[in-house]
Amino acid sequence: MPELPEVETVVRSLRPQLIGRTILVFEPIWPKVIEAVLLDDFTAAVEGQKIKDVTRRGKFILLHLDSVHLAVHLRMTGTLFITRKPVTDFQHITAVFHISAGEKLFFRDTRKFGRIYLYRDLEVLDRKLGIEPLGVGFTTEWLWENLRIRKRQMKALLLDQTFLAGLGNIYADEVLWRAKIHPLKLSNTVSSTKTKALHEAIGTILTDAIAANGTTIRDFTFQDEQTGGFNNELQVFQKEDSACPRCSTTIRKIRAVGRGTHICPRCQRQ
DNA sequence: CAGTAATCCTGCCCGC
DNA sequence: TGCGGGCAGGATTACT
Ligand SMILES: [Zn+2]
Repeated sequence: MPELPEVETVVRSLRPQLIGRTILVFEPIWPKVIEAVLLDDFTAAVEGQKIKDVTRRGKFILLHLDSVHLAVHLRMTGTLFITRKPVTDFQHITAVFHISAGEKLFFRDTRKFGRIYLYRDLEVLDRKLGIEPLGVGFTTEWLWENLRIRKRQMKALLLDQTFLAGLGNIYADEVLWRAKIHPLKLSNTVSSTKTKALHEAIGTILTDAIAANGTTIRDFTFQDEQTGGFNNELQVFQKEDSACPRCSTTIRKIRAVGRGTHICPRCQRQ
């Protein structure tokens, strides 16, 4: 499940390989990969355009072209990669960008939830997304004020991309455990001490995960099948039935906010 | 406003 | 062994 650290890892890997290249041909293997734009319009808008930069916003990979922007969302099982090796199994390839210098950029996605969006004005996407957790505006004060004025279950709020852009199921569980907050705790009842701890947890865990090239739970790879190194540093995610690293209580897997959720029942009280 | 559930899609796990 | 049913999961949408 690519979240902010995994997407950042992909962007850092692709940026030097893509900047300055031109998209020659767009090949939609599975046309529904294009969202909210007619395929012909998409193809016409993209072909012949030069890639000026590759950046990240939330969990989106942004390809900045001459006159439009592409936003790629990997969802659960998507991977975006360049390879010179011949690809023979196209069962899970949803799109191919043929770029200059004979290279090909592949979008592979077993679950087919991933999408490519076209934006003429990036502001439209930017407005929909919440604050960047590693941006300068994300402070303890900002978090305190914004938890206080809402009455939301904490895990739901952390997963809400219009509130905070970038966390998914793995890192939401990890930061809540680190800050000792129960996932169903209402945001307006979180103490200032725990708000401070949560802010610290988000910054530290995301930064460490990026440094480790992310977490590979299932399909996540970058740069020719390399996997993330943060798996070894997970404390609670998929650790049900093992001991809490902090207090040795057995980690439990519960259902919260409609998703599998891992908690220490002792460290994280409601 | 907040929460729940259906939707999309397919590999995988479980039970018989 | 093989088959079928059901589940998981990010984001959006429709309800309550
Ligand atoms: Zn504990």
